Amino acid sequence: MTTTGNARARAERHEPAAYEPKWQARWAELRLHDTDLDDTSRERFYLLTMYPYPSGALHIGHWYIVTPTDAIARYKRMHGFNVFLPIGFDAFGLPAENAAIKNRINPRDWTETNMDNMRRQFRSMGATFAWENQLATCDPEYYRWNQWMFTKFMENGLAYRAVSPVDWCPNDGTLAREQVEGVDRKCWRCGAKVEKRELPQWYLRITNYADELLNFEGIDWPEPIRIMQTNWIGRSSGAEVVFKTAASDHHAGGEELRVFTTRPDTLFGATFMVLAPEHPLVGALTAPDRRAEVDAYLAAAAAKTEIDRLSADRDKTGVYAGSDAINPVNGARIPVYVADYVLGGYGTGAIMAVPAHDERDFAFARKYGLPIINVVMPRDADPEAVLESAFTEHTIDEVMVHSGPFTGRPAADAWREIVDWLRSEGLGDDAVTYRLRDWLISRQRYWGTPIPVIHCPDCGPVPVPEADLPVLLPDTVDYQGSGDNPLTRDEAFLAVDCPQCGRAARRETDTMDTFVDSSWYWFRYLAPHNDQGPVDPTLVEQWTPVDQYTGGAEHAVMHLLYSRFFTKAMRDLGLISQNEPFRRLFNQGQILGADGERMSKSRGNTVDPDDLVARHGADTVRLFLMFMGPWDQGGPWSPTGIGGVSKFLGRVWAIATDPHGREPSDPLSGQLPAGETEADARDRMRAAAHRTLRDVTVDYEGFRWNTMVAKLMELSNVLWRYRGTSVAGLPEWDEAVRLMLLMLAPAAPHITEEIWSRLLEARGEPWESIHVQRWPEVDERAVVEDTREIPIQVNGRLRDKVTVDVGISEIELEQIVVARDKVIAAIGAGKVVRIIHAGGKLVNVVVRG
RNA sequence: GGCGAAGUGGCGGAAUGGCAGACGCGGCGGUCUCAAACACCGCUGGGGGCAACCUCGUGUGGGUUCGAAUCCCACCUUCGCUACCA
Repeated sequence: MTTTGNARARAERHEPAAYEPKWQARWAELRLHDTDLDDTSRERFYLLTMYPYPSGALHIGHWYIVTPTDAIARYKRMHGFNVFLPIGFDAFGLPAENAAIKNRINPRDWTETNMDNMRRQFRSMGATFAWENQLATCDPEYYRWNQWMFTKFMENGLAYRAVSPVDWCPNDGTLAREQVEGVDRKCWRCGAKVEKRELPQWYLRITNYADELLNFEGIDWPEPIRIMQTNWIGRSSGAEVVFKTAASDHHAGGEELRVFTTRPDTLFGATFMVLAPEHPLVGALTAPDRRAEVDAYLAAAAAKTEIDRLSADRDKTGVYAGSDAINPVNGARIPVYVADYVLGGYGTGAIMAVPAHDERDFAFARKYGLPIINVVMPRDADPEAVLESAFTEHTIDEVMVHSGPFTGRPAADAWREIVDWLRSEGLGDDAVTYRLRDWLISRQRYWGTPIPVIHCPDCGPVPVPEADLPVLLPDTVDYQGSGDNPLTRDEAFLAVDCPQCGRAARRETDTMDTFVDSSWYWFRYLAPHNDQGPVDPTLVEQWTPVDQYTGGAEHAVMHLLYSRFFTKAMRDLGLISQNEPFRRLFNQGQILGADGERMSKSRGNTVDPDDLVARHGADTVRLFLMFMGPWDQGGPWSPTGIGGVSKFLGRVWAIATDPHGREPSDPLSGQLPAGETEADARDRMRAAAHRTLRDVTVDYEGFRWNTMVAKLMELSNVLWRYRGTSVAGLPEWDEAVRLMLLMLAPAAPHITEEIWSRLLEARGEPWESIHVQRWPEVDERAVVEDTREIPIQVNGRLRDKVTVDVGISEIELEQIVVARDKVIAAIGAGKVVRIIHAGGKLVNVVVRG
């Protein structure tokens, strides 16, 4: 039956609010997306997205991460995979504690309230999480195993306590080095200025795994993340060389002074030594008459780490200690300086300074009038030339000078030869140094996993025995309105007997960095309530490594590196057999505020997803976020354009629910396009649907959401044009509509489910969710075309187009091309040299003269 | 300073060696309406031309190629990360 002008009035308006909550409830009721982890009949797919911090409410950034991830899950299910998409909360951490202090409540209550709200919001986006497996890290059921693993780490030498200068945030307490951001050294979480303090703290020995962490074999991670981790680990290979201190009036000499260098070939050019201010020999080597000056310098250097280092005028400063060292290769006596451009924590904390071949040493030598001796020079250069800047080349084109027995050797070879010689003399050897430091996990906070250690006056730090775990965080704490750790005042918590000797002892009050929690949580998702161990070995074997991980790139050298370390350490403890946590990693970009700044409550540039959902519906918000641009790019938030997506879904709705409807204000509505037969139209609908299916499948596989949505818009535009015409409702129409809905289902799950159920009902068929349907197959025959339009270029410039049969031979095509008026005109007086056929896609006539 | 990513209409972006600007927003014109909103239809990179069409055009300058937004070299700009690592 054909409808007429008033069709629109009769068609039902598209009203997402009328069906979205209904389907969310229905899916939950049917447990449509709980994962049967023991189902071995289907291929498994572990899809993981970074769990959120329960800050109170989801913001649009969470949607930006989760929505496409959910679409991946749905898409994979349509391909028959048993998909596991868990969710949980990174529930320990400072904001809960701050809120607790401010509002005089328990952090646990604040956190629980927030998690409830965020669970509700996740449901409102239609995300298909495996809620049965959810976890929260503040649950003793979870953090118990942090503690258990910590004690195992202790037993295996992977956890230790040490006193060293640590980065200290006035709010967060100690920080790992990677949690200090920027030149001005701000805390990564609260932005406060970070200071240095000497404290006994707990470390995890990540450096044991430095070399293995440099190997990314077998994992498909974005290049930038691999580069960042590689740089962070910062492996340098060189040599360690043993200098000796020289005897002087105040000092007997003869002590070893080890240096690390990546340029052992320049050893003969060392004209002074530099110790870091923290170097243990500074005191002993300082001459009495230099003492005042050196002490002043040390004090200034210590202050400098706290003062703005940006103004760090790069200018090299230092002070002569009043002692000398002996260069082992030539016995030369060289002065020992103390300078803060040498870092205490890297290498040996001491360097041999070769001003001729190191820019920093050069600047220092210039400033303090120290000798500069060339030892590596270009072949033709004058060895006595006075350098204007450090000469740092050392390839095969350079040659050694002023280098004793090595003079004249190619610089590239001298490196090896000198190290070999040092080794044979017992004066040095190959050495490797890393920038990576051990991971400092102590935090002087309440709201975290208590470090399970008991300090005994006799036995020292003793791990809490397994049977006594978990060490529970006391629920009632007194903040006294201050930010310091209330555990240090909680006598009930503190007082404990030593598990070894039974005498009165005290508990450790530090808690763990929350990055410990996130370093293994994906293993726990598989068996969140397992009380036999941290992980279920069988499920871990079957389900990990994670097939696909999605989340932000800001964790490149923190979470993503710690997780790799934990996986390897857990492997070495015999808990798992995997080497790597995440097979494939995708870093989506960040949604910024409309002002281009990072979204934050304090800036007032956040976007409330609940509000958008109320106005446009969840599917529109999901699709709009996917349509914005490439997923790995992110960008400033701009709501202009959300109406376009809404309009698209409205058209999908109208096409599917009212195929015979016509647009009263379009005089051509209801008529086939001019010159098109019904048979043409039927072919075109099929071709469009199957071509879209072919292309959209590729987009889904590559997470190219924006082009995926664009192609579905194109398909809807084709169908829109045929709506109300004589081909609407024919089998080809129905097929195209069906394909469009299936392709759209992972991205816009509600509207497709609603339409799907209506279509089934209209046909008198029983309901079955669109989300358990199989992804359709492309019919290649539908995509094949009889004719094709070929662009014609003359000398690379577009001049004409011609429509020809697909099977036409190149010779026939050339005859047609050169006979075209526009081509003849473009050739003019020139001569056709050759004709390029670009794989049937284009013809280019090359003309000369 | 180092490492990484990116520069395409008014805007988000598409095209990764073959028709630049898909798709969408915005804008302009129109239909519907008493009117507005919604919806719908058409046009929309710059310049020239009544028009067919011509011409310029993907940060800048060179190069490779029959053909370059795409590959190579140099430079400029923006954004991330890093910051004396011997």
